[in-house]
Amino acid sequence: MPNLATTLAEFSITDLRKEFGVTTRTMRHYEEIGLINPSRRGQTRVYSSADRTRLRLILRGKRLGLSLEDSRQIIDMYEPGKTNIEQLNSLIGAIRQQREKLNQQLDDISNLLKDLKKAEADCINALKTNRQN
Amino acid sequence: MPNLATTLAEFSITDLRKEFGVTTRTMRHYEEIGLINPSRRGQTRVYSSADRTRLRLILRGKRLGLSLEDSRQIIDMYEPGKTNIEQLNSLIGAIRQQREKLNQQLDDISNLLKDLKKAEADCINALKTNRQN
DNA sequence: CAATAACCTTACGTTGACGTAAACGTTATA
DNA sequence: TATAACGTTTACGTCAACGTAAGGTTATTG
Repeated sequence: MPNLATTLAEFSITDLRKEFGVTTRTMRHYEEIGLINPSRRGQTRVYSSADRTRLRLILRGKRLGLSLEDSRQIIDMYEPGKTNIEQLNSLIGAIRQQREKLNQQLDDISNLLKDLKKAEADCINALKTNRQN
Repeated sequence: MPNLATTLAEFSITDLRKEFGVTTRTMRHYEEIGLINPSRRGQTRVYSSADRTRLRLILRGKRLGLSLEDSRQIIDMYEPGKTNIEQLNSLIGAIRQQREKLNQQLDDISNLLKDLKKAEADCINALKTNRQN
């Protein structure tokens, strides 16, 4: 589990935009919907390494096809302070759901990879055949 | 590679909707954008097993976070008749791109699964601790 | 010191992937 | 025979996830 508050560092919006290949609009959007909460120096956003980690997790989620709300849920799992037993149980439920979905994805991916490998082989074969004409 | 024309069978829109848990609107939408092309008996759509397979592939793509356009690309890879060398080469390129993306996903998933396992363990631990109070 | 760059807010626009409603035609069954 | 149950088209609505101006402030640099 990545710790959301590890090193002490500061990043500008441009730093992170360059590092992760997103637009500033995207980063402000994530803030608008409360996914990241950078502090401010005057009006200017100052991102901590915790913020950076959150962004990293959001983008990983996106690569997996998660919605931002899904990612919010998952990221919330990383935060402590869920002392309430009911909350803990519902959290475990959510975690298991996400894990099930991910296992389904693993299955899908391995199947799709198989298909693509075969497709590639077929292509290469067709090229060879073509060359013989 | 699944063959897109295997068994001879017919399905109504409701058959497939029930089997795959989608709405008829969704299926008509896939037809609107040319992802599936069922034949007609009068006005009524008649789906073949090839159509059914295409739907299955589309939905697998969706689970992986692919757009419908991505899925179209991949499904097109399954069709033969790409005799043109240029097409074959561009197809191989596309296949390799998709494979790279999928390998990235595999990596992401295994990391996320690790995180979630740890999160679950932490929760269970917290519950135990709580019980001792 | 002027200009360029980097930051900001507000707000309307866009795209993908359907949802939803209206209005209608066939077929099965009670 | 009427009333579901299934099928159809057309068309506007919606929601997420940003894109894209427009217009303004602050910081740096030639």
